[in-house]
Amino acid sequence: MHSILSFLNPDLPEDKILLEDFNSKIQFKSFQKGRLLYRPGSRCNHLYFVQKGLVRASYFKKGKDVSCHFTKEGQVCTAIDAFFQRTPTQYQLEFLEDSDLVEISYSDLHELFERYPKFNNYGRELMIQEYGILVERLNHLQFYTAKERYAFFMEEHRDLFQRVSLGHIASYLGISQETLSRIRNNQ
Amino acid sequence: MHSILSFLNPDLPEDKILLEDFNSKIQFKSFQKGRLLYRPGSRCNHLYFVQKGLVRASYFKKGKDVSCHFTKEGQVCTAIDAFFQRTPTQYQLEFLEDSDLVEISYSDLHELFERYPKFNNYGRELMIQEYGILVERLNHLQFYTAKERYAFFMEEHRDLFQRVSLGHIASYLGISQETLSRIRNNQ
DNA sequence: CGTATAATTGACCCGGCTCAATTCCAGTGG
DNA sequence: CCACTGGAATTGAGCCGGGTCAATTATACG
Repeated sequence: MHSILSFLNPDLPEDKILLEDFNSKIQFKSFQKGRLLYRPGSRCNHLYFVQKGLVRASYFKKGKDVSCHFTKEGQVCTAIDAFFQRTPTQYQLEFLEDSDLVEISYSDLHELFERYPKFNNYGRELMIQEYGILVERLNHLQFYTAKERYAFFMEEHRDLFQRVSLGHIASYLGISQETLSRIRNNQ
Repeated sequence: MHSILSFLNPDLPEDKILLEDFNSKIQFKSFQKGRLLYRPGSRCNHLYFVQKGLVRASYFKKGKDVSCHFTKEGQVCTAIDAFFQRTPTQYQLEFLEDSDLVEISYSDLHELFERYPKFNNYGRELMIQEYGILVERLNHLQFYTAKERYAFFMEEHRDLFQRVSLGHIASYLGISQETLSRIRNNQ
C-alpha cells in the first residue's frame, strides 16, 4: 500500500474497494536526475507520490533561481495550488536524484473524491498540510535570524542537507549562499 | 444571497435547494468593537462570513502582539487551519469595529459538503485562497524592502489603512512600527 | 587532466531594528 | 469647555545582521 493512503484500513471491505479503484487509476513513472517534471507555465494535470528520489520546486526571481520546496520519498508532489485551481504553475519541478513516482490524474482523483466520502477530505487535507508548512516558513522568515533558520532546517531535514546543494538550501531559507556558508563553518 | 455563495445560480433548482439548506443552518451574530471572537487555545467550531465590520487575527510572539490577518466585509473569517483540522487555534481574533457576522458550524458545513457535490470543493477553495495569500506574503517578506511592502499593502488595502492602527499594520508587514512611521512620512 | 560549477572567504555597506525621548490625540471627568 | 491621562505615533541616535561584489579554492564530470 502507498504510505499516502495509510488512513485506509484494507480489512474493511469498503476501504478495499477504494484501494482497488485507486490502484486501477495510477501509473508508475521513473525519471532521471536533472530531468524536469514541470516548467513554469505548465499545466499540472497530475498528482504524484514520490516513492524514491527527490524533487525540487523553484522559480525565477530577480534573475535568480529560488527554491521553494523539496519533496522526498513518502511525500506528495505537485504544484498544489495550480493543480487544484487548474491554472498553469509558476514553478519548475526538477529531479535532484533518479526518482520513482506514482501518478494519478486530476480527473481520476476527482472521481475518487466523488465516489468515496471517506476520500473526500483528502484534497483539503493536502492543502492544510502545505498551508501549515507555509505558515511555519513565514514565521521563521519574520522572526528568526539566518543562523536560527539554518538550525531549524537542520533539525527537521538533516537528511536533505546531504542531498541538496548549499545554494538551493540557502535560497529556500531566504539567505544568501555566502551567508549560509559562513554560518555553517563559523561554528 | 451571501456573496460567499455567488458561485451558485438560484435559477437552478438544485442550487436553490442547496441555498435553502444553507440558510436553514446559519445564524446571524453581532459583536462590538474590542470584543474577542477567539482566544489562543479556543476551538474553532464555526466558520463566519463578515457582512459588516473588521476582524484582526493576531498572536503573541516574543512578547509582542503580531497581526497576521485582517478580515473585512465580504470575506470569510475563522482560524482556517484550526477549523479544518479540528485543533485549538493559536490565534486571537478581535473585532476592530462593530461587526455583523453570519455563522455556520463545522458539522453543518460538513453536512453540506456531503450532501452537495457542488459544494464539496468549497472548503478546498477556501484553503487555496488562504494559501495564495500566504505565498504572496512570504514572497514579499523574502524579496522586497519595507518600503516596497508598504507600497504593495497600500495598493491592495488602501481602505484598511484608515481602519487599522499603524502598529497593527506594521507587525502584519513584518516591519517595526518606527520604521513604518518613517516610511509613511519620509515621502 | 582540464573545464565548469559549487563553495568559501574577505571587504564593505546599508536597511531596518532597538532604545529612548517627545509629541500627538481621543476619551474622561471636573 | 478645558485640563488630565494613557495609548499611539513620531523622531533621533546608534548598531549590526546579512546582503553584494569580487577573488580564490574545492569538487565533480566528461
